[in-house]
Amino acid sequence: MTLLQAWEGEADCRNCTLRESALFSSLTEDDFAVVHGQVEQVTMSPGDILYKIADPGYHLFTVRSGLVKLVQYLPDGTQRIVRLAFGADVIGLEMMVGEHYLHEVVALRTTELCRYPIAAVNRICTTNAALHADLMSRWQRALSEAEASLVLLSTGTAKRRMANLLLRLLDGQDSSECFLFSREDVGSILNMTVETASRTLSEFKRQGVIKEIRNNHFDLDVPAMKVIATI
Amino acid sequence: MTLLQAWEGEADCRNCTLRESALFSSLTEDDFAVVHGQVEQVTMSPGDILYKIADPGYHLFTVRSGLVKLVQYLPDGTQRIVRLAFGADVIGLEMMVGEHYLHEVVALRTTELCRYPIAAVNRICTTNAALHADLMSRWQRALSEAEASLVLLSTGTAKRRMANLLLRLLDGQDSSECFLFSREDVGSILNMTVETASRTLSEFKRQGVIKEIRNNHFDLDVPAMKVIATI
DNA sequence: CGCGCAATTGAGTTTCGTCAAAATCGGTGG
DNA sequence: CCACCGATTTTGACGAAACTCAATTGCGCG
Repeated sequence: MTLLQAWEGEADCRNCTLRESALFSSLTEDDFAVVHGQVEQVTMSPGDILYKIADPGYHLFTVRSGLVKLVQYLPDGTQRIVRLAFGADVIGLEMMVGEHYLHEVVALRTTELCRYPIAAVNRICTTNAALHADLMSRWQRALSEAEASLVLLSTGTAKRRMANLLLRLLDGQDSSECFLFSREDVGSILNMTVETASRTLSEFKRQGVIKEIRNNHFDLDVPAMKVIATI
Repeated sequence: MTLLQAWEGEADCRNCTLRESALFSSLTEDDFAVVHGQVEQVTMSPGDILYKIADPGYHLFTVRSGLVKLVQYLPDGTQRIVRLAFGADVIGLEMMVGEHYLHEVVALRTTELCRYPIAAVNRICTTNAALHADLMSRWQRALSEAEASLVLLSTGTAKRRMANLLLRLLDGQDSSECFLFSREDVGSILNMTVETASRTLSEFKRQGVIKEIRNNHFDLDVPAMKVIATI
């Protein structure tokens, strides 16, 4: 299934709730006018594929709400989730400097995105230093994310990695609740089998450091979890 | 030891062997004249530290020869190598958009670098679109590297990860020789103990897929190694 | 030559993966 | 509303892989 929900047409950028943090937050009114008409909104359901590896494409995306996974494949076909994107994360940046997308992007929840044409971004980029700076920040953010994944989610025991994932998925700054996805995806992020993922969560429940409020929705004992994350 | 070998003074950029692939390869003569006087060469011995995490700094670096590791630390103090840099890799890019370095950078072999002032790069960046594009490519390259590390060096069994590391360290395109560093650093890249690293290499020797030519210098049976890397 | 550090090897334990079975969930249709 | 189905999740038993601790070997260097 590469088909998405229908494009929802022109976006209302001026009233965008992400206006401050989204790409283009630093544009002048003139520059903004150039892209504005070319921005479109996309809505994805869980499991929908935004694009695949090596797809040609002409768009950048900003995640408005929801959560997507960025997947790469090993030579033998097993998949590995290399990044999660949410908040105001930008995905598809590699198209600014290359010919193809480098990931497969799949929605893990209902997800809304904005779609920008690369050509327009590139055009503005040549004259607008602020956008340039903004793009560099986005790149650095993606890089920091990838490295954090490496350090937090790929180092240590299964329990430790799981604790770091749960902490990272906390809804807000001072929330203690988080929403988890399938065990298979958990395994693909943390480099473990679905059985180990399941067993680890069960043990957390038994220890009382997580409580399942409703399906796949957990309430964490954050301090305890932070301890586990550093053992 | 944060002390480096003495700065070796002004670089001879015009005759640089990396001229084509180094940062600034796309500069005009005028722009080039601006930075030229500000570029300096650095030489590091194995174990020397270029900079530490959270160090303030005003420089980007290009690796001219040798090999450095980029290290991050877990809350409990254990270290993890998040990237290796060599060839014409640029390090310290995060200083273009932030206040501090995000890694500790340590030489694994005798290493030569060029040092550019961030301020000069930023200045040229505002007028020179080619440099802009070049910088974005560097960022994307670093990101691809980080993700390749995740997929190749952090997925699968110890043997598989080791095989991928050895293949990645091959001297040249069609060389079968590679130079390895300490078992502790190997363990820090592949997320395994020094004992497992040592045992894995010993098994490779017994199987005949690697031969130790001289200390830590191996000749690989590349096809066999590629098979191991995909099992 | 001997010292110190890194690397290797061995033995025992823990963790994790594999395979298989049972339980749970979500959706569908009677 | 409930029974049934497939898919996902959980649990159990076993074996393989990797870690820990400890002892030994090998290497570089004074």
